[in-house]
Amino acid sequence: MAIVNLPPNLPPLQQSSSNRIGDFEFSDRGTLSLLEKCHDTLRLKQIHSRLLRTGLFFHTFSASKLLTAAALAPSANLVYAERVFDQIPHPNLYCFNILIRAHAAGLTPERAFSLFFRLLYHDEIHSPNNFTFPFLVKAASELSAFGLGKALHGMVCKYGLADDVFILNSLVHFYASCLCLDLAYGLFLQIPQKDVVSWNSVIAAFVQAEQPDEAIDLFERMKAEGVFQPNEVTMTTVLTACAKKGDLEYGRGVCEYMKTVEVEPSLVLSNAMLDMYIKCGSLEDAKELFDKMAVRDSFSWTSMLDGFAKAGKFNTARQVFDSMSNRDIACWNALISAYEQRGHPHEALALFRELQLTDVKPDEVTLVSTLSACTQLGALELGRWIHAYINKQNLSLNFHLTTSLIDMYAKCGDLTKALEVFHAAAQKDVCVWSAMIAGLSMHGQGQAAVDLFLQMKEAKVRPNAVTFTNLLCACSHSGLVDTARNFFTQMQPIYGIEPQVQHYGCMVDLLGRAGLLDEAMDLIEKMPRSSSVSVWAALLGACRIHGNLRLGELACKRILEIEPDHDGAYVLLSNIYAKFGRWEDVSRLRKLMKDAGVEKEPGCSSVEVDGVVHEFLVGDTSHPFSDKIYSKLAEITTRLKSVGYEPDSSQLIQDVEEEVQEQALSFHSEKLAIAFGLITTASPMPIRIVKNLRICADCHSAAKLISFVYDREIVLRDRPWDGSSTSNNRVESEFE
DNA sequence: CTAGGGTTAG
Repeated sequence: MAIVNLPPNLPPLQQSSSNRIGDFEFSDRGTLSLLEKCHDTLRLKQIHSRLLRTGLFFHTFSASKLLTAAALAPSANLVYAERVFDQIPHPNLYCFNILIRAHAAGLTPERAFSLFFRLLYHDEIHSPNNFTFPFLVKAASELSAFGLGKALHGMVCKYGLADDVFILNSLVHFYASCLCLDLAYGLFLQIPQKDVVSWNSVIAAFVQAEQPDEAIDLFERMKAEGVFQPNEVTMTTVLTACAKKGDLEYGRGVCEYMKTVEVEPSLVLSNAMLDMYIKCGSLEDAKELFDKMAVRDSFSWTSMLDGFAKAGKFNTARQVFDSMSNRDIACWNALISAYEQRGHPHEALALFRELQLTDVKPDEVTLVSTLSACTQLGALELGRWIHAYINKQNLSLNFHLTTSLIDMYAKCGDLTKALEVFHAAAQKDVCVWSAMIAGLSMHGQGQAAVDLFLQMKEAKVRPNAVTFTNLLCACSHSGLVDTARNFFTQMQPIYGIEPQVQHYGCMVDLLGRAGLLDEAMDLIEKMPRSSSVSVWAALLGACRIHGNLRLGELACKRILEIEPDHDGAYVLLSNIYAKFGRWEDVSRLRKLMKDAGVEKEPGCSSVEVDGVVHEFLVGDTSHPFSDKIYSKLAEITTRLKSVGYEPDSSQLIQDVEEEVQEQALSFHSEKLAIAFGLITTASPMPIRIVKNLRICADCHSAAKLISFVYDREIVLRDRPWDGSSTSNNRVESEFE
């Protein structure tokens, strides 16, 4: 029998095994057994050619062996597997199933269906069997193709396979992956002979649907019925539920329970335990477990890294990160997102730049986090760059990315671009709509925001609590009092959303701005749960605008009862006193503040020039251009005065000489940033400022005048009334 | 000779 001719430059087939090509016995059986050990396409092709020469390929059984090896090898080349399949003279159902399975698990699940249609119209086979359906259903899950899965379910019934527990379990998983929890649960109840996988599937369905309580209830029911012993997968799923719930006590109980039922903690299970401990806030438990683990993989390391980073222990997190040998995108994301979410956007961007020097590719999670960091900094240039990068890499704009882009453009002051992204989005979920409503709102286009909400209704997208926060906020900024009252009263009865603190806050803000302070106060008293700082802060803000001392004092008192070191409350009340010229109260408040050890958070404004973010504090002289900035400021003051500008001293929190007052006001951080912007950029480039605190009324009016006098567009973003941070879910800040 | 359920980052 002839020896297979290996090209001379190829390495030997299996260096370490006894089946080396040299001493291999080329019986038919040997060739087939060789297939099982063969994982790369080149080797398979050699065996393929041998099978053709010996004629063995024309026995469907042997050919199907080759097909299996080609289709199911890790990192399988499905193009080759398809070619093998096409050459098989009489492929049987097994061959179809194998290739359908491979496609379902691969990168192109839709091909599983092309193959399925070939099967249905095949001359000899026609009918799928009990093996075919789980693969197809898996492919439908991967594609989140509800219609396809539903049709498969129908076919399952027609083929009389509706009591096959394997198929039904896969359908439970499918309905859950399409977020049809009711269908998934209903089907589970109908499974005649449930097994442990049925339970695991339905528990996982509730976990995926963010209903961990129900998942845990089901687990308890499973235990109580006592028919099936929970296995490793059950425990992994239940631990995920504990993690989502943040219930450390129950999670610990689950870990104890695992010992009693002798479920051995595998690597996956240990990782789930680690994740549970981290998510429930016990770094100690996590560390203890991590140290005990005999085997750790990138999941384990990333969980620990995530734990340290989320706890704000960035040095330790960075040490873990640096000590990891194989950094996949997940661990980069863990660190970047922690930086971004815990108020270190500069560090997040620095790490993103570091990532770009490696050959690890950013994914959509990376870009969402990075965009959010840009948003926080007002770094529009970098944000634009990331948008271009997404297009260049042909990354699909999913809901998360679309939302982040809209949020970034809107908050960085480019409403036109935000609208462009919004309208270009083929699919829009509730987050995308809500972000756009917030975007219009923060640019003062309240009526447009309301109109968009109505369009959203027409598009049959269900609003959530965030949508309403943004909508009410929009009404507030545009003074649409009646509209807001209507939406607010409709929330529960029509949309089934119980108004929460932030909705009351919006309403108080809205009524307060409109001067309806008593109605605002009524609303606060009618709140079902005890009022919060944010609601009183909204009222206090309104009291400052309308100079209501009595309610202002009350609001300040309430705020300090809940949060004694709330610097904003002191400052706002002090502004009201200053408005009335009651400087003795201003200094009394100042002393009170000092005695209570409360410090005013320093105001900080930033402006992006040529992709670099420059930051300024009040009276800051640290910038290299400092001299130029201050002479520009002097010039600005002169020019403003010539058009009738008068500094507004009620914005100060201490009584000082008039001249010093003016100076103190003119050195506010936002003015420094504007001056710097005027020096370093030219018309028609807009100047975009981001301020960490609420902008003061003096800077607000000054900025408007500067914009007019210097004929420059100035976009100024400041902090919203409730101090909420900027994030995708809470896009509620505003421009003024 | 084939099958279903599980762990990280938003």
